[in-house]
Amino acid sequence: MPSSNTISREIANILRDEILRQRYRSGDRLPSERDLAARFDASRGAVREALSQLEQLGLINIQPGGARVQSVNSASLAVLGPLLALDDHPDSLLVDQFLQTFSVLASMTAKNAVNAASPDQLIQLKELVVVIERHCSDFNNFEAMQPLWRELLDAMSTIADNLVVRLISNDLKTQLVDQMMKLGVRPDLKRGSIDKFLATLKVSLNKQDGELAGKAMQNHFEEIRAGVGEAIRFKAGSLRNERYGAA
Amino acid sequence: MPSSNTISREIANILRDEILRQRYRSGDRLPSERDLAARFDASRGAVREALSQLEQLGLINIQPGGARVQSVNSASLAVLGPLLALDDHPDSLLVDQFLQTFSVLASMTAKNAVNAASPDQLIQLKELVVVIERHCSDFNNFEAMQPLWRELLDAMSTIADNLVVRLISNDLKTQLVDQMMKLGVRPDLKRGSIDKFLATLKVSLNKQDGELAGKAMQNHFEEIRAGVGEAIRFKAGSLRNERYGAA
DNA sequence: GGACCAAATTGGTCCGACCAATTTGGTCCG
DNA sequence: CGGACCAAATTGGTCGGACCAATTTGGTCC
Repeated sequence: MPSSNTISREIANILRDEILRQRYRSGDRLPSERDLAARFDASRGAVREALSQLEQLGLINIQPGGARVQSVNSASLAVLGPLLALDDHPDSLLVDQFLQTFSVLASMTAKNAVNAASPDQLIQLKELVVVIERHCSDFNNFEAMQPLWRELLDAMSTIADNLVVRLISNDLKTQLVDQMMKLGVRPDLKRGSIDKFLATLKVSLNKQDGELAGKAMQNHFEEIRAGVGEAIRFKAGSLRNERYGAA
Repeated sequence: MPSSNTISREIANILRDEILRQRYRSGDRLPSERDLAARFDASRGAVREALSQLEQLGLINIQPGGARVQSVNSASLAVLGPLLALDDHPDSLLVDQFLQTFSVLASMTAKNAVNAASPDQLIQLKELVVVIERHCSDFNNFEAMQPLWRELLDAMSTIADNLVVRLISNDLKTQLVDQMMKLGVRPDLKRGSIDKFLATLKVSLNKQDGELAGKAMQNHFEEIRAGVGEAIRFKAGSLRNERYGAA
């Protein structure tokens, strides 16, 4: 979404990743703007724009005398995407934490959405669930299903209309799910579990029982979480084998 | 925390608030960098740094041909603080959404913290609770209590050690709580309710029952939420009276 | 009314310069 | 040897002017 390939963005991205990779550690002083400009063969202005962005991310603290690297723990949520995208072996702990967090937020959203939905919106949600059910039984293609799931979550998010959650999602959603799919990490969910989730969701929609919808969502994410954990451990294992095998 | 009073930051802050106040609406084209430079009597470089920050916030989209304002709904979480700090009459809906969101995250944190705590950490948490209990019975001074509550939450957050939640908190915590206190919005909590919460918390710590701690935290925030809603409505009422009275 | 083209506008980048604050390094004194 | 102190070098903050490529704009022509 940040779109254009400006030099300042490139510099910012490179430095961001280097900081996240701990090439510069917390408390370290970044090279001077003039040195960075020389390193990237760019003007000081471009470097300053890049640093300006990194400061907005909470990754560095610019002060007369030098820019200092800050702890990742004190950065903005927007670094999470880049942080997970660093390597081709996703940090399983971080992914787990993300899923757990996303789980409670999605659960809350589902609950509020179902409770607050108008009759029309309830119908809309039901139709979405039906579509997903059909495509799900046709073929278990995770990639193809993804847009539908996202559509359902988006619809719920729109109905629940919680700006805070929406902003959080902005900094998470796209980057992470896409990233995980790119890495080929996908949970191996039992068909029965998905069906059960969808069924419960339909019941909650029919009874307009937000509490039930929230519970169902939470359970569903709990299973995704377990599945993803499994998938990552497996992938890590095969990666290790590849590397050791090549060496 | 962004510290220094640079011109570019000032410009960024002014433009940010103007965008959040809808002086520039979503889709609108921002004045050109040269015009903005003239308006703020600054150099183009300073303006560019400011715009660079606003783009990082997700508030604008810079492209050759002009910078366009984006919907607040698609911005970064970091705009929430400034958004709530805009006026002296906090948006009750937004505050409510924030508290609800914070509630589920705090609940999750409490649950995980209690479950994952080492014996030493359990003792530490218990001591914190005891301290709070004492100060709470001495005098019901909300402002004075605030640091203690925050210490407790911080301790739990550290123990739970969920980076995602931590990053979210970075973009929320300080700004919002401080802001609400500055505006004199404080919930009118029943003494009994707080005592009950602390008691339940102690039980959960003794039994190392994370589930219980999470429940207690959720209940507590539910009451805060109700209390804050009340306080804001009251404040809005008196504000309205002041204004109408003066006119 | 729509297609088309040229001029004006706009963002992206660079260079060189100056100031104020910090950092640095050396000196001097106890 | 160690600490206080001072001057020079470094660093960030800001400015002005300049050039390019891409977009936008406005008028012309069919």
